[in-house]
Amino acid sequence: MLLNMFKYVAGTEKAEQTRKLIFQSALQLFREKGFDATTMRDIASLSGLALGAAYYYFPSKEAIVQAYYEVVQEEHNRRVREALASGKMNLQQRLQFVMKSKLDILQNDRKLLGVVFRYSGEPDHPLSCLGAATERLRQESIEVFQLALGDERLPEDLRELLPVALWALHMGLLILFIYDTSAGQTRTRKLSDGALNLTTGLLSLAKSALLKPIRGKLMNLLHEADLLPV
Amino acid sequence: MLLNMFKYVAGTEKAEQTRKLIFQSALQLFREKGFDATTMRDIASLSGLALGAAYYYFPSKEAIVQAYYEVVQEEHNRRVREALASGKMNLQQRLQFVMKSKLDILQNDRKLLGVVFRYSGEPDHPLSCLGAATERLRQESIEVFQLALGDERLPEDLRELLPVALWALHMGLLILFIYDTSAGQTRTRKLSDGALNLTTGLLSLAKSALLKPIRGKLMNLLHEADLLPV
DNA sequence: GTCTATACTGAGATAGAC
DNA sequence: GTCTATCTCAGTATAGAC
Repeated sequence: MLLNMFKYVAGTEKAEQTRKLIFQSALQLFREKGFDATTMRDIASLSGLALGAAYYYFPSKEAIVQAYYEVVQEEHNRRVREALASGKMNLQQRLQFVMKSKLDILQNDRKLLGVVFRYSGEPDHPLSCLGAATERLRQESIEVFQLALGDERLPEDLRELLPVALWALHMGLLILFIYDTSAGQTRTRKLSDGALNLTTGLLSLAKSALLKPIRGKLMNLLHEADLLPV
Repeated sequence: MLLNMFKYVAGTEKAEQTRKLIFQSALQLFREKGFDATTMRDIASLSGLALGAAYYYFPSKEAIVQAYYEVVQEEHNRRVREALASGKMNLQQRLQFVMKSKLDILQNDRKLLGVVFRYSGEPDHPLSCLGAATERLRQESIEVFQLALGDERLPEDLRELLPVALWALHMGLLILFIYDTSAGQTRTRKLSDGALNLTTGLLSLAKSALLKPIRGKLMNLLHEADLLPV
């Protein structure tokens, strides 16, 4: 598990262990006391290390959350690939699985997830979830949806549009997930399933010739706004 | 101009003046140096006051940005009402005006706008733009879209859906607006116009009986997710 | 390259005097 | 309502041990 974010590059085996230790201590404290109430000194202390050690591995407290999200992303990728391997699901089931598994992974860390959005309005911030610095992570996230589309027979434009659109839907659902106070966040889970049911339903409609011109308009619009990969 | 956010309630005339002074100093510094680079000490100093005075009127630095957004909201409301008064615009033009005027107002303060999104992932934070504490402001924002719909002949469900949907679109456009590096943010402006053109175009389609069941499904979904006003 | 120990700065925020 | 003093904590700096 290589977490070479920012300046840090994994060195010796021992360093890797220390980094993991700090990471785990931080997670434990975040879960117990919340992100803001946890200080870097707490984290270092619980790890049995000096403050400098924590900053040696992570440039900021937020960077630890980012590293956490990196691990989440990896786990999500793994679960989706494993589930797709059986080849027994139809499109709707595959998409629902992608969304559900993501929510499952994040279920107990919804408060931590909030920190991921903290710099979403600041383009130049290294931790902006929409910024240049997190491009790779974002691409990986979009790729998972592409994977779930598989070799489904789709018009070229929809094949281009869907992964990004699904990723955007997924970001929106994550926000709702954070705010969702229903038990087990069933409200968000139902919405996710329903939205994807509707999506695949609309897909057959969208493929009809009747809607081709509207699709064209939409694609033009999004391309001009630079919202789709070139 | 009454800005009685949080604990603060306008008292004497003099207090009102002091509050305005602090607010203006803060805005000036935010624009010159950016939000993070500006300290509360800077703001107090420029106002010729002690640090404590600044905190007497604003519980936090972010609260000043929130007050700014309150002013923006008021101005937006004013401009839209004024423009609608003539009664010469069709639906598409009215919606485009609402969006355009909002972007106009915020044009030179895009960096400040980013701060508004900072706590969007933290439900309990008083400054979360989606949280309970900002409910009133959010309702006012949605109302402006309702206003622009006017007495347009629309099915009941769409009349319920559209204001919230348009507000959500507007939030998304604001994020893009922040990230938009094109001159005068024409990219976002074109997207806004295009999206609303498409919306009004789709509206006639959506009204057809063919799509009634899908609309019903969507409304059910959103109601169950508690995303529409009861 | 990995880490300790310690001290220091800067800034958000608060308490209590006036 | 305003000021002064103080607190806390993120983050930096440095010097050195191994």
